Amino acid sequence: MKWQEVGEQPCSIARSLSILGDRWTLLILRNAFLGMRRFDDFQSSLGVTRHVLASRLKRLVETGVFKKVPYQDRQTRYEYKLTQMGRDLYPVMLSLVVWGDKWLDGGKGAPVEYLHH
Amino acid sequence: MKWQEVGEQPCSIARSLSILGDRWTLLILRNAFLGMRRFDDFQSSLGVTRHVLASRLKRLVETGVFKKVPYQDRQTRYEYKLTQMGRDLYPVMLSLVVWGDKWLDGGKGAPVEYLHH
DNA sequence: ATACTAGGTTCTAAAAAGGAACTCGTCAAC
DNA sequence: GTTGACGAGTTCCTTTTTAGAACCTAGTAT
Repeated sequence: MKWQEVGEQPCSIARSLSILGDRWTLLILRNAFLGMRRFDDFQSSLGVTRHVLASRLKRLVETGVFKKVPYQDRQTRYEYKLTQMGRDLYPVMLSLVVWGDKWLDGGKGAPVEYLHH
Repeated sequence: MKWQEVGEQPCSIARSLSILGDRWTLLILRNAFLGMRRFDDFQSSLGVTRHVLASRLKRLVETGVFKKVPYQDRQTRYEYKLTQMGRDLYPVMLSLVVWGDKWLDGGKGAPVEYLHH
């Protein structure tokens, strides 16, 4: 089976992962939860290639996790904002933080620690 | 930045995703939560290639999410069982089910629905 | 005129995934 | 005692994805 067909399965986890399960996608969303909105900010903070980032953002907009909102009048520039669907991923982020904290910490605290307040 | 370097970041989400964030990994874990333990069962139920499956299982054993347990004496055969570290991923599974149910359902119920009791 | 900015697209090379066949050791059947 | 099946992989080859860098485009500031 190809990865592309995973989303067609009658399973909520499979369908979720067909949107979220590619490399970088959940890290992009982590940064969105931390307030990030612009292409170049995502790119430079994550170090992901521009090509991959463009492709991930396109899919996340298509599926409704992000919406593209213009933030300039003179020149059309967009920023990527979480929709309600996107904000509803908060528990996913949280559960990943909690698990990583417990099992992978290695002694050093994590900058996104404050995601769980 | 390469995906392999993601795990070195001082962020619990990044470290979690360096283990869980590859294609198929969370689907393998979903099946493990449903009681699955053997190589060929994972392979045929998911449709993932044997090559990819072997590589994912190897990493999950190395990181401590699964442990390999012999289940036959005469011939050495192993099955993959969740460790405590693996069982602690339950909230991650749960949050993915809940999100998928809410936003991606498409009207049909999901077989793994009973993961959230 | 020139350079800078934001948000991409295009190009090539390297890495990973898809698919099928093959190995290896044990066992049961013929 | 050769044949065939089972379980858990490994190997080989082709197709997709990713990494990395350069390039494009429209508006803005110098």
